[in-house]
Amino acid sequence: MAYFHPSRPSPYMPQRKRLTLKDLAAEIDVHYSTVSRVMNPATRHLVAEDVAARVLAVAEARGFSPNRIAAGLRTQRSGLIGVVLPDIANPVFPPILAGIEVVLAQQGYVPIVVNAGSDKGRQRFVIDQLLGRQVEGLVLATAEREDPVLEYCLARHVPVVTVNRGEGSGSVSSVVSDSVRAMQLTVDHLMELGHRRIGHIAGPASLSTGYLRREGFIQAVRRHRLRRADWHVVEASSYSRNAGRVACAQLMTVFPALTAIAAANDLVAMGCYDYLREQGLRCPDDISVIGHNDMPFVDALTPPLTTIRIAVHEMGEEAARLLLRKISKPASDPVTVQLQPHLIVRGSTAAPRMA
Amino acid sequence: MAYFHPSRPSPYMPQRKRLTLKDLAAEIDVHYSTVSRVMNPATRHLVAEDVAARVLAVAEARGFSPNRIAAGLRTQRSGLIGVVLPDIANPVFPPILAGIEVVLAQQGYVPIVVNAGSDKGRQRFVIDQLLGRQVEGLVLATAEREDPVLEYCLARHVPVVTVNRGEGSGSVSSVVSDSVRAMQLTVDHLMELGHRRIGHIAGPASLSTGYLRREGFIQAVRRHRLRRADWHVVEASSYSRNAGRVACAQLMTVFPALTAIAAANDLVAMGCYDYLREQGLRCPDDISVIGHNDMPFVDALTPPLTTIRIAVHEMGEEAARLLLRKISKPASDPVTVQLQPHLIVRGSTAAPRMA
DNA sequence: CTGAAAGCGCTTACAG
DNA sequence: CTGAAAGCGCTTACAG
Repeated sequence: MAYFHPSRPSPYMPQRKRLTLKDLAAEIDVHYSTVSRVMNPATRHLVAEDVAARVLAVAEARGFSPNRIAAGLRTQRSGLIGVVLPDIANPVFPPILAGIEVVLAQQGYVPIVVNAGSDKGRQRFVIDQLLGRQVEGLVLATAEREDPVLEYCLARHVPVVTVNRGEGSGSVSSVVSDSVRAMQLTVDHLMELGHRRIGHIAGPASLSTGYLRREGFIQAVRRHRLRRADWHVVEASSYSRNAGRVACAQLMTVFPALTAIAAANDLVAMGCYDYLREQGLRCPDDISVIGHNDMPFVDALTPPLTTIRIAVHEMGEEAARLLLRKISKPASDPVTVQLQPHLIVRGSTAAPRMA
Repeated sequence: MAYFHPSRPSPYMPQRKRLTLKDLAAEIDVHYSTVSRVMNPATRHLVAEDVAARVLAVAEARGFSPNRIAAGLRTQRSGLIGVVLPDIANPVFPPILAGIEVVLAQQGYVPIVVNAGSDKGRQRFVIDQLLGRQVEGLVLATAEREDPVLEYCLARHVPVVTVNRGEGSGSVSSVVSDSVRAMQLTVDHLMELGHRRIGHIAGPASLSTGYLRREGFIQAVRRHRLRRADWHVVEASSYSRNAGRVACAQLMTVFPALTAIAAANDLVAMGCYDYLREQGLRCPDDISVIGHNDMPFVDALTPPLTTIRIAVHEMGEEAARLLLRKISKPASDPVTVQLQPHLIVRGSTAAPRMA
């Protein structure tokens, strides 16, 4: 296993040497510990007002700000949080990230974001790097229902929270959107429009979202007393447009009588659009399609996609809050926060054609 | 001005105390400087092979990795790069970020990403935070043609590179897509289809992209010898869908005879779609529209958007490379790297209706 | 090849 | 209210 090491110190001066407490202290003719006390608002009151004012003035003039790394070494708090993403190009993540960042910034923390893909070995490697950089906690958007990486973090006693996706054991805090409720909304909407033969393209069952949306779908169709022959589930190999296209083809083959498709997410729904268009079928005239997530710009598709809006920004905020709480109270129990999803009705769902 | 300070040390143990060189050394019964030499591949050869092997084995078993923060303090290299984004929700940035991260990771660096909006004061604040955290350099995606923040960075001798957007002075390295060339491609394409009355919705002139795409447009229509009455430019107030809609309305009012619109980016082009639809006009039948950037999923719009693809991921990679070079050779001159854009013809452009 | 020592820039008990 | 000192966890000249 490879550890990272800083390369040997550079033979040049990378930039004008940054000012230190000592430099400033020399200039003002006080001890540098006094400067330190002034620079920190929490200890500023320990210093005489006029001295503090002088220090502040010089600091401002010289553009001095204390070295947080050195401070972190001393205080054992880096102020760094690691954020591990499976794929930052997936449009769900940027707003989650933005939410995380806002809350962290309020507490003087800053995120280190890494794109780790979905390989567990790589994720673990990346987490080791992050730990080597003394992150105080981790937000994982990569969680699976059974996740060795999560266990690894637990074993190392790193504060962790999972975002968007949950895990099975209940031993780590999670912030997720309520998938079961979302599928209830989805199926209710479709039934209300008059659909009685409904297909679901599920996400991977290894992910909580894939698993729970499927469970929610099944619960919902049962609650509506649909006969077993009148609903069907097919699993997409991944949350992608192409996997959605493939799964849609499969679903239509095994269940040609369906009039509506509930897709596990918007990317999958876009794959359905692709397949239907290829087949010369029209949405919603021939088949209704409903997505999940309300990704940016799905309202600009033709037809505009009916979908489930999840509270992405809040999800990030809440995850950051939970993590910060865990960091300050390590004994606190893991909690799962479920955010409420909303149905957004647009043009891709309509009453089924009369048979 | 507020500086951030770590809060007082927590009264609890945030997690099982992390191992240090000394802990490990005690366990193996060697001096901790020996462990240090072994942990760093570059100095490992200084240690006897059998000792090194023993150290490595124990390190592996105990999951030890050295504290990069402490090392950074000693070596004066944090291994941190600040990345300042105007808005991470804009789909151009995630792939740029991914490109940056890949190259940084190869050199053992890690990015700290901050969403700074477009307010210059806030950007400066955020940069101060980043400098306090000892970032070794900055990638700015927030540059304007005349940018006080850039001057601030220059004055502080921080290695900086600008990505996606350039600046006017030529005193900092930039990686951008060739906007002038892109507009040449755009106008060529439209002319080839037979359009002879073309409008351009420009981006804000304060941004290099807005300015240069407009310049490129004007050069291109002149090269094609379009008379002054046969082209027109309107400036959108921002790179957004709504600003595009508003600007489109304005353009169509002042230049109702146009048959094609070259939009400064895809968001603006989507705003054109919105406006045309409102007016009952059809694209491309009544009006052709061409975008810029080739954002994800614009191929799924109706009609699929003809646009200019820019090399986003490479832009990020190249920016990181340039910055790393500047860090290792501070005296190196600023360079501007222009990446070549490509025309992607889809369904939103067609021959104009015969008048 | 290995150890002992100095020092990176801070914070914070401890004196005075 | 201010200073002097110790120490956070490393790296690396310097001895031996």
